[in-house]
Amino acid sequence: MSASPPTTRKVTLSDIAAGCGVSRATVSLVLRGSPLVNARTRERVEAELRRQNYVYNRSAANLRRRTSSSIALVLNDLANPFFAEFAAGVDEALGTAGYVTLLGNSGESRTRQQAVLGSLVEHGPGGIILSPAEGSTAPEVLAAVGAQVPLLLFNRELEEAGAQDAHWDRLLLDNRTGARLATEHLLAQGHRRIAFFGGHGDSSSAQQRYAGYRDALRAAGAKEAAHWRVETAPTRLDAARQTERLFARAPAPTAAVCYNDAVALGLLLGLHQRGLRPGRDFAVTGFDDIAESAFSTPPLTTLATAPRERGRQAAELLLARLHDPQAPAQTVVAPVRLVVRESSPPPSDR
Amino acid sequence: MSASPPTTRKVTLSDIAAGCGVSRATVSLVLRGSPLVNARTRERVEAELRRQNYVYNRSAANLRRRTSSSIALVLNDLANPFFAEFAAGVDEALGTAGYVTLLGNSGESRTRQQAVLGSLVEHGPGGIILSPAEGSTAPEVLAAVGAQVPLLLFNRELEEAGAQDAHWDRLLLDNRTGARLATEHLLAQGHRRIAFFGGHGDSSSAQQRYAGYRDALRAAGAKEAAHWRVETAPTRLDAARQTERLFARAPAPTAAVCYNDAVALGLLLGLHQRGLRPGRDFAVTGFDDIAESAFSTPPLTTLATAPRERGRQAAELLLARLHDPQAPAQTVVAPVRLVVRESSPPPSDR
DNA sequence: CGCTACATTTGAAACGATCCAACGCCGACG
DNA sequence: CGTCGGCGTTGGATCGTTTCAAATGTAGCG
Repeated sequence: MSASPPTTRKVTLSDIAAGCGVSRATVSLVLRGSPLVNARTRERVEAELRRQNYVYNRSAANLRRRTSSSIALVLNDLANPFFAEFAAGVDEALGTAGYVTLLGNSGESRTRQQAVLGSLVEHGPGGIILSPAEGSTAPEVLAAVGAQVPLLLFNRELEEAGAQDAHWDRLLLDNRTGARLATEHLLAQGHRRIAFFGGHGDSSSAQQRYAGYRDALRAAGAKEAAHWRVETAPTRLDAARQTERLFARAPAPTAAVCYNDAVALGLLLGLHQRGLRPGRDFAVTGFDDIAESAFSTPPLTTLATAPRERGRQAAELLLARLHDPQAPAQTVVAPVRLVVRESSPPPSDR
Repeated sequence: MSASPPTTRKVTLSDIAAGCGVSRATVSLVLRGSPLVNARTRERVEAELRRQNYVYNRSAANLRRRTSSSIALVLNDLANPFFAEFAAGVDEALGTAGYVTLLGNSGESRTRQQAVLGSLVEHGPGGIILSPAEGSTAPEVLAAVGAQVPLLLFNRELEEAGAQDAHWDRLLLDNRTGARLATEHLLAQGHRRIAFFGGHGDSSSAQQRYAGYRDALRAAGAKEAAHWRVETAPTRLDAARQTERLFARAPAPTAAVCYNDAVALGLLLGLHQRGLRPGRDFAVTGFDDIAESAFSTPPLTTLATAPRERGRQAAELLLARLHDPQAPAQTVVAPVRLVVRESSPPPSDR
């Protein structure tokens, strides 16, 4: 038998063709399952494919066909379990549709995001799913991706969008309704002095959640106090640190709607440190329902966003757009579901 | 001015060349920063590139140059924060080296892993970083990736490896030493009845950690009891459920080395439910140092594995391999670091 | 037997970039 | 005046696949 040459070249269509005495065209037809080829020929070719251990070169095919079989996924924080779940959902749905995921992580850095987008676009993805870094503007994103490749925005809006927002689709969470539900739940429990805790005022999701909170308060005729709106970084650590600001002035709140679960978990910690017992002396709600929230002490009342399902949905929206590039841009607002656990009891001082 | 045609074609090298009256070859030279081209020509070409909003087609270039600018990353559980961090580290290092990450998630399913590997390989990645699904065998993985493309195994070994293990590099965690350190820490705290809790006996990492635990016990002359080795699924929920088995027979342990943090957190929960106060009546250690462990009640003594750093390291090992394909296969065992927190006090019954 | 119809197969031109050998030009040198 | 060397530039082949018009072969039919 012939020894394989020192540098094992990749085996191509031509090798197969030569190996069983047909033309490249025929082999190509076999590969693509065309009904044109004779059954016997097909078998010979398929045997040869196996024998030579052929692997299809999809890039070459994509080049010729002017198609793409990849989708870029660019996230603002892959290390965050919420986005990790989302990515898993995206990859799952793309995989079953025969696409491959090009991953990029901006880590909330706009400049890194630009670099990542630029580099991914050079690989010619069929579309892009982007959860933008905080503060990203429409012009900069459009400059990086161009107007040609379909873009699906997840989770956040772009700033300075102007009239350009017709150029992309959006999948957003129903932040406003979610925060309203949480607030209504606390109101129903009997709370009247309810704070809104955490998040940055200039992030669109924080604004929306804050708006939902105010909707509920206003509808119930409840008041707000200025020191009941405390901004923090959306991290556990900063939330724990800022806890005291809720109690800086009287009257102190008896409950808090938190920007997200990380902040809520931090608040639990901060309350503990002040000698308060969250779930008994003080009610707390979160947002996201990260895995941890079911196991915290006390387990956290929060809003489930089903990130994996969102990921699948995002992928499907984008694939639908690839299928019909001319359809008008759409915005889908995904519902969120209130999950009541033990962190949101009625007020204790009644 | 000329209206753009209805279907806006992608702009190519030839468009640029035609647009400023040079040949494609010259434009290519400009793109690749060759010193051969005249400064004035270069400027004209660069202006035209900007004017037409050219974007480089890296796949075409890769086809011609027989190179690759992507690396496949296939994980057994992307939704797990440990692997999400790892992925972020990989992507970061690959990105700065000019590579793009092709993501795949097997979700611990071997068949899905085979499908994912197959599909990714068709895109011609320069190499593969694989954290295999549990139970993956060397033959099946080799069949999917072929022997041509460099493979780096992370976190787990392949089964039925035989002599083939010379074909890939490995980056592993020092499981054995880590578990030994945890056990030694508990011994130093004065514990003598120490359990090993959680994990599946047939997973290589569980075996290694169990071995480290036994190393420490034996060195200290401490005994093991059969019911102190409790197997669980590596999840919080199952760990909580199985807690009682630790106390099924006397003598009960006063401390437990857990397979990982998820299991340890579940054990904390299970202990609570039995009326025990972990961190006071019972000592617990974990493994991984996931974000949550610093904030649990009590904060968890555990082994930090620095997943993001591991991700960067994996990427760099693979890139080094690309650079020198002939170098002998290497195995790197990454150290882990004991982080002592409040979950591992001395025994209370002394 | 000549002709059409049909079933297969194929040659060659793409896709968008790279690369190499060759070319034109110009001043210098013998 | 002829030719040599360098500098910039370029034509055309090439990477591995697809595609389409055209070629080939085979059979049926009048």
